[in-house]
Amino acid sequence: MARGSTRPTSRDVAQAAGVSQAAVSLVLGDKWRGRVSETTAERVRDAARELGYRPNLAARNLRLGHTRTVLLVVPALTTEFFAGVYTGAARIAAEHGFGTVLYPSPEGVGPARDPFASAQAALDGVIASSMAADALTAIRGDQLPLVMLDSDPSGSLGAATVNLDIADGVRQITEHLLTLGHRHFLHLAADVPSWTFDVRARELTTRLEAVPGTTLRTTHAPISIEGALTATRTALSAPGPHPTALVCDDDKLAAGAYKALRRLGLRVPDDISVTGLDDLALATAIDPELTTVRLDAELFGEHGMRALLAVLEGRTPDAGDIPVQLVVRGSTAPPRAS
Amino acid sequence: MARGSTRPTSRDVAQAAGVSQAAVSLVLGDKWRGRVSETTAERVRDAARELGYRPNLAARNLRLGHTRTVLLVVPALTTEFFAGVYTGAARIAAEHGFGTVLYPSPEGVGPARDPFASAQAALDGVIASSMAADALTAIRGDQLPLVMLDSDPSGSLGAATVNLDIADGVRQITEHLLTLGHRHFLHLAADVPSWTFDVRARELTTRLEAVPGTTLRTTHAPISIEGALTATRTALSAPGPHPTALVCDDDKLAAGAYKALRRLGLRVPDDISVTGLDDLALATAIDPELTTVRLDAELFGEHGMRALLAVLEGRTPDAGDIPVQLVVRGSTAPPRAS
DNA sequence: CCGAGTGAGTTATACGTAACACTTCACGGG
DNA sequence: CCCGTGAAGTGTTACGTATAACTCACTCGG
Repeated sequence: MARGSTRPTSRDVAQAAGVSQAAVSLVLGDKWRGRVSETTAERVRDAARELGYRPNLAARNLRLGHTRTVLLVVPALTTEFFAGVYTGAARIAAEHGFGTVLYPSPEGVGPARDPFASAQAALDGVIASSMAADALTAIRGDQLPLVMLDSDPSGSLGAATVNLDIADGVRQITEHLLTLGHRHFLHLAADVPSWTFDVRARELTTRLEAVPGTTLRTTHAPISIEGALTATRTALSAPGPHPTALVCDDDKLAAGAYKALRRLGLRVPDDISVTGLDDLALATAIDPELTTVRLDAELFGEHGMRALLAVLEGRTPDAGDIPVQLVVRGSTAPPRAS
Repeated sequence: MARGSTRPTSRDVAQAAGVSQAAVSLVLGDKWRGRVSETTAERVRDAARELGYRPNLAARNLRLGHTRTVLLVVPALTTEFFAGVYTGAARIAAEHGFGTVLYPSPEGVGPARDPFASAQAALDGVIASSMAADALTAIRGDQLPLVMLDSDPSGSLGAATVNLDIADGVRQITEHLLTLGHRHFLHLAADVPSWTFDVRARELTTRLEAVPGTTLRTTHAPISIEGALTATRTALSAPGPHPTALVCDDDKLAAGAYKALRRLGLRVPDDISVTGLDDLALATAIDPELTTVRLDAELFGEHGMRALLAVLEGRTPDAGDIPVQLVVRGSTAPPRAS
């Protein structure tokens, strides 16, 4: 917990295992073929695990004179295209034991700064999305300062959290639809275990329970246009009161729902209203333009970084969720008189 | 040029300036207030510039025990949302003298690997998109192995290039439209100076010049839905033979064009055929689905990395452009009999 | 019985930097 | 005349790792 106790070094491991530092280096570097006995190697590995030893990358890189790390410079991160480029490059790099680091020319920071300043080494702290929770086990291995994005404040192991006020966004959507006169809802939920999606479901449910005469059906789909398409189609053909409002967990799901509705011969918003969440470029590309909740991603990033800086300086990060805003467009309208 | 001559160290600078290594460290670290004379400091800076000295980050990090670098873990890079998060975070970090490095849990690489393995340090090489050319001046400062993506093979200063066969893609589009019977074309071009866009214009022009009776008009727009909208509207209201085919430089422009056409009361593909380029998710989200050329971004990334690995190992990278493929969807049809 | 060979380690060093502690010199006040 | 002081540096060390070179048994074939 205390950042004061410095990380264990290979010498600490050596002492714990009763061998020399060189032996530790040999064992952990897999260079001990005929140099160290199996039993000693095992003892070293145990000690390393025990102490939670992680080699100091700066020292290793200095010693070796290279880093097996590669930089990918891309114009910006806003395109799915370069996201794919990165994925492919990272895969091959990983297969060759190389790491990959991204340097997106930041759009708002002016001309590209020196990329190498960004690519220093190791880490002083971490900002992590709750959707990348699988990577967190490794992160907790070191005791790095950590900030979680959109994560359960009570379940983040003491890490600071920075959250968008998703609950309020869902509240705004629900209110908007209720005001328009809708009573029968279908919730197209993301098939991803994450606190940020749990919040949506919880908020929608509790709000509708307070209004007599409403119904709520829920269907789950992977976050993709195809996933949303099939899930929506199935859900709408189920028996029961026909939904007049389709609340989607995000814009991408809404885009998929559009396609499903089109194939079913339903018109948006005449036959059914649709809402999204995110306000991606996609939201205004589809027809009719999507009523959704605008999440200010950049602001989110800024708050996350500010929180991390606070942690690094020993201060307590500012609390308080980041406000979001309903954007009403053409995909919502009063239900037709039934 | 030769990678063999190792990079200059602070000691080399010291020798060139006739001072001790410590003095160099003081001067370059801006810690020489009353410790070194102005004239000596100047001499040191000159020597450093002369030799092209860049401090070894690994050594510095090892010495200082920290890196002023922060990691952002995101679920994937495929969302515009997290692109924004990164941008905001990077801006604030930069303002505080921190670098930022991205570790996207790679979708195709299985569960998140140890993020710290990816965040090593410094660089052995660089892969750069031609659209990020402004960052390249800094890159050329060091003599790092460099691979350029989608860049003019003859103008890349000897760096290896890996290109998608965009020319062939445009050829396929043009052929497709000509076969359908189109003769009057409008080219919605990206307002971005880059070789990859020049190729599109050149290919389209030369192909159409070979077919008597065709016309080609060109209009430029920034790559955004709004930009495409206004540009398309203006271009279509110009006098002359009315275009029956709208060739867009990428899918995003095509999405913008859709909106413009809708407002002008033109139906796709009945009144006008539209083509894109990229095959983003967007292409199948809009209605009708877009005829476009599929660029395999991951494959592109893989080739880029392979090329870089080849350079690093002293081999010559494989030549040859990466094939692309026309995907015919609902946005293209024969022109109506005029 | 002796030297070569091998298994199992250890010792020592270097990577490039930052910073602490030290030296040298000139000057000026008492 | 001498000591204190400040400017202008320099010598040295440590950061944590990987590895070349070395040591010290112990075995075994001739």
